[in-house]
Amino acid sequence: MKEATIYDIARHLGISAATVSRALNGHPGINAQTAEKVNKAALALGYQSNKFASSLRKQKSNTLGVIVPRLNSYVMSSILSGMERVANESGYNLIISQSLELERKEIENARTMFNSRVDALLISLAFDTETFDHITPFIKKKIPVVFFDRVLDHPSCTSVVIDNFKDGYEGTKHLIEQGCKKILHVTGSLQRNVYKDRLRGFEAAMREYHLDFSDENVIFTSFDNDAPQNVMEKISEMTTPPDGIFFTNDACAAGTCILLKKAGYSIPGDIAIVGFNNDPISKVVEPNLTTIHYPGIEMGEIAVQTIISHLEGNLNVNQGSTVVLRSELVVRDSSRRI
Amino acid sequence: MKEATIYDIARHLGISAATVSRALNGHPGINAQTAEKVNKAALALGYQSNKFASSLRKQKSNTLGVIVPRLNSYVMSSILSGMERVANESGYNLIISQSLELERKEIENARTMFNSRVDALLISLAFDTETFDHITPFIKKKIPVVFFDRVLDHPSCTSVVIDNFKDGYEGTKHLIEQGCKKILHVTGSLQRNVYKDRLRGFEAAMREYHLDFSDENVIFTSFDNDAPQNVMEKISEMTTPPDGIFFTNDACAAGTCILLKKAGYSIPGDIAIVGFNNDPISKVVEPNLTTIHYPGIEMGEIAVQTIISHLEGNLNVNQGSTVVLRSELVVRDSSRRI
DNA sequence: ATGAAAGCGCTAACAA
DNA sequence: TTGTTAGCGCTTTCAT
Repeated sequence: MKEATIYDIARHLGISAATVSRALNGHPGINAQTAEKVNKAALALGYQSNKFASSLRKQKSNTLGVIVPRLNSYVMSSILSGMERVANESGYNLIISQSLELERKEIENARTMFNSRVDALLISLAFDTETFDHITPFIKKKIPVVFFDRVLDHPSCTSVVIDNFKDGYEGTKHLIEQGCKKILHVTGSLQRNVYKDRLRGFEAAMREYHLDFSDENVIFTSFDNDAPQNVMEKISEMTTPPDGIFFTNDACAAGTCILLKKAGYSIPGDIAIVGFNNDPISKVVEPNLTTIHYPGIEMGEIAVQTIISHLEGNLNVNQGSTVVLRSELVVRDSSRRI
Repeated sequence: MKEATIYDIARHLGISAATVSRALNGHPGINAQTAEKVNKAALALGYQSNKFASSLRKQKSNTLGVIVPRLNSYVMSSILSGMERVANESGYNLIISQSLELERKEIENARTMFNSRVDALLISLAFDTETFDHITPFIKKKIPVVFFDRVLDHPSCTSVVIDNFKDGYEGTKHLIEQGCKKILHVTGSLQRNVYKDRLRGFEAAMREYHLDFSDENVIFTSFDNDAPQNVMEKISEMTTPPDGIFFTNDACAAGTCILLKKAGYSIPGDIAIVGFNNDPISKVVEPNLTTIHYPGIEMGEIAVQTIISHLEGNLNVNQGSTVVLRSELVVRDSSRRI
């Protein structure tokens, strides 16, 4: 059975294909009755618009490309969920791919997105991405690019982020206020703003309160499954253990928390702990984790809204601007000493 | 700047567009030197193949459509991660959309996928989906459909699942072996095989061991955020509390576990608990949750592999067949009494 | 091994 | 308000 085309509808009704096309697309200046007839006929013939033809003609795919480090993390899947909801509502499709934290794969994915002619690109960078070259083709071709979460400062790209410096600062300040003197910061690649800025916030708070701050205070990890184990080893190598730890990831914080308790530390008594993300896991581990609430769903929604309003010409957000979402400290028992 | 097309390359080299197209696609029977020249010129001109034109002509999009209930759940994001990896490796794009557990939205999404001319559809059903009508168009048009996780038995669709009956049976049997007599089963919509089969397994074990089984033993929930609270209320309304609970979802199990402890129950002493999925949360809640390991990533990989080999004509898997992945009971402290 | 030519289905500029 | 017409860029049949 051949697919019905607008020509079939046109022939069927004795009108032109152009009129059919216009009617189907709700063009203004088309006779209401004609429109009605066309829609009926379309239904009767089981007509389905051919996106390829339309995209080829319009040079527009109604598809947004999304590149994330991983699909299956709490924050990322929340962001994607928000993105999908808004995109779907606005009639856009989402092509999603993951870099698995590898620059190599991120570059490859970007190329695929480019070839797939996505109308816009939404991207959160891999751990080790250094180059910007894979983004340049989009900019050159004026395809809007929005960075979210793990961003890069570029004059022609919008970013959607939280205030990582503030959060790093506040989490640390909170620990200090609870009486911690020797605080550890467990974080990811400084290549990425999220970790770099949180560390800057950490340092700022430490210095403000005249506490020792040096490389010794920072542990780097890739947040894989062995991360808690590795953190424990580093701690046991220290002459005096810390009395506070600020993790930039709840899952790692929770895992380490369990190991610390097993090793005989009381939490928050001996070591107070702060995590990051407000992952559901933070409300399950005992004691419940003090953490920074990360507005993932919202971030996804805003990122897509921004890019769509850009695509549709409502330039209420300038290129190169940054949207900073509200994030905040949620105090729970893992750090409450007073 | 205009995009370079195969015509530009053709003109540039004084050959025909047809030859360029063939060279670019690695057609057999093209002069090796010609091919080389073409590839060089393509690179030099910054040529990017136009997928719309190609898809329009070939009636094939190299895109797989995926519909899931939600993007942001542990199992689903794991499955999607596996799918993306394999699809990406094989040169396919993934268009992902979520039904948010609504049949209405699932139908809408299916239509979008259909119009987007996906080469195949991968779908896991919403809580309340009853109709099959939104799938029929794909079958009629011979677009392969693979169901995963929440499936539907249909002669022309492949399914990828775990043995939910077995898991329901084994989880229950385990509780019985630990001495439980009055066991509750907390589960989702019986519309869906995953819950229906687990319940059947539950019932089978209960009957096998001559324990009371009736509607009283089953609590239904949509597994939203209030689920643990609701379960607690149901329990407190009971004249005698249960001594074992089998949840078909770890997050809900963990949440309820916390509430139970707060209410003074000892776990597993008073109430033994088994969850489902082997969500990371199961290793954090105290006591650690006995659960059923769900091979999410693997399921995603297999589902996409199956569909791609189907698309490429390697029909090593028959239509209508079912792939059952290995899942298994993981015993931890939440149920260990002996 | 290569070329000529037709057409996939749609949209938009222009004309009426 | 509607129709005519010319492509969008690619693949493929048929011919050479």
